[in-house]
Amino acid sequence: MVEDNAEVRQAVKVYKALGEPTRIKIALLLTEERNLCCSDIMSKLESVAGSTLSHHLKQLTDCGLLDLRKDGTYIYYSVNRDIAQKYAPFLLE
Amino acid sequence: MVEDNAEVRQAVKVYKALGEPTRIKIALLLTEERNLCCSDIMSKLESVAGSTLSHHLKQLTDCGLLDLRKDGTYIYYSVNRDIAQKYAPFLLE
DNA sequence: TTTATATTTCTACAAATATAGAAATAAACG
DNA sequence: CGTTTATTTCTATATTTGTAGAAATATAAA
Repeated sequence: MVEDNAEVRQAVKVYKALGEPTRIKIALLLTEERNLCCSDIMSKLESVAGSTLSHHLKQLTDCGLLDLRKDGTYIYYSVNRDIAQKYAPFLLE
Repeated sequence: MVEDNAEVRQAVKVYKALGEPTRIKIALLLTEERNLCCSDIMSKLESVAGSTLSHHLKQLTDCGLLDLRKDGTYIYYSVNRDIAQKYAPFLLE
């Protein structure tokens, strides 16, 4: 039978996060270049409001795909390579 | 820059398909056991209407993750291992 | 302390999605 | 042919989701 364990639930969250054009772009951006902050990402994407980006980044961090590091007013995001490797190594190619 | 090419668009479709509990269960079922038909799958999932299952199977085949083989009235589904390997090898573990 | 910058939360809304019943299609069987 | 079985399409509906403006929070800088 198919199990419904924590691993599968995380997989669903990761795939739900990546199954949206803006969010997969953010993930790809952050595999190319680590430690980008919210406003860096906003300037690299075209026409995305800050509140929208915040919402996307929350989903990507909540599922474990992105790590964050706070430094003053800035929050720097990076791809968690273990999670990416496990669920979506496609990102790392 | 982040490209928006056919590969990334397929990735979004595959991840959108897998980012839903019923569909990831279908994909996991079909990695455990190949060549299940619609009604086999329906009997292995709890309380999913045929029309709903049909809709889910369409998404999973449209993104390339499932292959199908028609035999009379039956349609047998299997996981496309190349696509799974590329985008979500987690399924094959 | 005032001002500017970075990010989040609140609120609202339009669009997308998951769901299933009913009808339609298609193939096999009596 | 008429019936049964397998699957899809149509239609409708409730829920989720992506979006952004405005307000709030937080830190830094002048």
